[in-house]
Amino acid sequence: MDERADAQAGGVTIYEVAQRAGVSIATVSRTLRGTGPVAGATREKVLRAVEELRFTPSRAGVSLAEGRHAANGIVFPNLSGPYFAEVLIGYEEVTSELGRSVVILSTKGREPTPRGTDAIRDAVRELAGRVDGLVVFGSTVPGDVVEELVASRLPLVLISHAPMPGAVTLRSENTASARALAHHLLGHGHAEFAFLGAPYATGDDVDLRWQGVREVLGDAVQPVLTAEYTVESGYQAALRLLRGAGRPRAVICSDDEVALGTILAAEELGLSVPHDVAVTGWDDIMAARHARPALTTVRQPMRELGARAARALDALIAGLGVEDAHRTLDTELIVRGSCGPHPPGGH
Amino acid sequence: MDERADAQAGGVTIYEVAQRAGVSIATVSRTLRGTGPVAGATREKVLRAVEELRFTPSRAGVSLAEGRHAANGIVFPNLSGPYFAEVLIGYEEVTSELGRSVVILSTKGREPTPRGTDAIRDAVRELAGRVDGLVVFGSTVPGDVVEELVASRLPLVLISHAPMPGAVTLRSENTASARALAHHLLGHGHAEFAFLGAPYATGDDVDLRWQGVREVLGDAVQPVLTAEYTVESGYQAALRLLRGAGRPRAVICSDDEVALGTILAAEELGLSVPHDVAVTGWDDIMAARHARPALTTVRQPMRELGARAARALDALIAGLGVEDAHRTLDTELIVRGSCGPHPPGGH
DNA sequence: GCCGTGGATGGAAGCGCTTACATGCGGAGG
DNA sequence: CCTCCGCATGTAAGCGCTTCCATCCACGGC
Repeated sequence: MDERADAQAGGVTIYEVAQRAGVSIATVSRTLRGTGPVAGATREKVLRAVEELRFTPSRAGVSLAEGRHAANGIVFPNLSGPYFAEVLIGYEEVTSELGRSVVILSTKGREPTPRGTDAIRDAVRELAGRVDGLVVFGSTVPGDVVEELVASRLPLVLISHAPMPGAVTLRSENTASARALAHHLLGHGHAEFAFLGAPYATGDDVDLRWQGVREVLGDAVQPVLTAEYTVESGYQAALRLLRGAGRPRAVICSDDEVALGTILAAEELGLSVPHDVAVTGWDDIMAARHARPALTTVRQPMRELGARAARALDALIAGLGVEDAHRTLDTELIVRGSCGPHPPGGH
Repeated sequence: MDERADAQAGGVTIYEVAQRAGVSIATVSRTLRGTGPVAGATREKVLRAVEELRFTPSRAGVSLAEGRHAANGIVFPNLSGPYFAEVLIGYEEVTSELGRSVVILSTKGREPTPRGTDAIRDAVRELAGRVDGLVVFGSTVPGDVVEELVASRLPLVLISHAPMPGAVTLRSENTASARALAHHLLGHGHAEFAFLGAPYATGDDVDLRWQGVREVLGDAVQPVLTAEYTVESGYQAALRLLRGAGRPRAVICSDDEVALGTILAAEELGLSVPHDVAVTGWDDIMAARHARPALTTVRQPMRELGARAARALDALIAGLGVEDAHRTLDTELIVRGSCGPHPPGGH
């Protein structure tokens, strides 16, 4: 309040500071960045001027001169469910710890590339232009756009994407976990299964889960599509499925939200979970624990995924080699009530 | 693949395009931005060169020349629960629709300003330096930092913050909703109440809810603090509360996550919800609907909050006046099972 | 007492782009 | 046929900063 609030948005420049301190802009820059020697008295004068003028270096100026942005981007399909939010938490935390800003881009709502100038490509290009590196979730972005990014040599980390030269990839384990889950369900004595949320894209997480389930259960499991990975579309699909003739004994859902929708549908139809139908999810989101019955699911380390992506990206940007360019993180089977009764003392 | 992938990250400049097209950089710029006249043939040449070179204007260069960033920021405490994530969804959607990037900053983990150069202040300044406007959640940022932002004339929208000259503020209604909720609980015949998640800061959302509840229930309600607004700390606090002597008949929680924790605690203690103790939440997050019993809560329009903030900020940046500088959005009481039995046919 | 040396500082050239402003040109009007 | 006008284009001056390089100065060693 004692200072004149004349600090126009982006107003005061290094020249004004220099003039006020009676030095050259070079000296101001050196003082502020700690590059090069500056005499004690000079330093004082400069810092005082900076303080009085409330000087903050123009980000655009710095970026242009330095040739870098000190910002990293991340592209995800949406933030509706907890999944991407959790990954984002881990990513933001580490990235800002490393002194870089985080620019986000959700591809939700943009046209899924029919050919030609599409919105996603433009948005990703725009984003790529203002960051030093990018994290992109699996199938949020058309393949040719990913290739364009790789070709541009932009440091790139892909989450839940098949290994790819020119980029680091990172994902949670899927297939083995799916097999473990399937075996667990077999242990309950269930026989007919449905896999709800059948895969869209080959090689994405859900596809791999389906592969694993399929390996173990063979023809005893039928794939059933949901429109999206949301409670609502899980509910809709489950309603159809459970009302049908060959009602499965257990529904293995692609993710927790679809599973929650399934439980809702079962309830609506007067079916008891897990007595009439067992239900399992994937991810172990918060609601999984609070659902009744609590959801049996596969926990994947969402925050760690984000954190590791951030670190890998930083290494890439720094020009360091990344130890393991295509890493897979372990998951954990979380057995709760929704998959069937367990002996009270049992594990 | 047919093109040379020599596009170094941030490599090709407008000069190279100009040279290749045989024109000046001014013409290239005019062609790409659509400012000023360009002859058809020239336009063709330029566009072809742009295409062949995969030219994308350097963001830093553009920003510096234009004097703007084409990016907006948002500051929130964390992204753990669904609340801030939902607001962010609304914000991101509208902002990117308006052709601007979104830069995020979570204050989680940064020291809460003991005096002196603190991490939050620095992070916010850094953010402020790379955007054209900022949205800040209520009490994520120390008061003097907010004042600094206002003084800097940076377009600023505050969410869940008391009205303030120099900034637009936006929030959901709290007090009246709290009164309505309290009345509803009284209608169930409950008598002793606890308000779990007692306010930290005067004037923030939770404080206003507490005020409303207090107005109606008077001394029949006791405030009980939780460490954070999370399931875990709600659980811990509820455990203590419900195990104590003067166990309340109804627990009004500051938000849904605390309420979910409370339900967990009740279950752990062998108490039936709502028979032994009624529980209510706030926000209507996804898990509220899936909890058993389903949570009675106050729904607030989280996405709309974000969307409106984005639009207001855009108006501010454009220099337009904002119609209503201090707006309050309506909420809705969502009655489910956790507050007590309702007549089957009742509303 | 002179030169060498290194610390402190200023000058100035970019970084990549936008945009007045100047220039050049061809056609319409007289 | 000459002038005037307006479209198409180029020239160059920034935008705010970093940093290489040159300059200057004081001091210690000979």
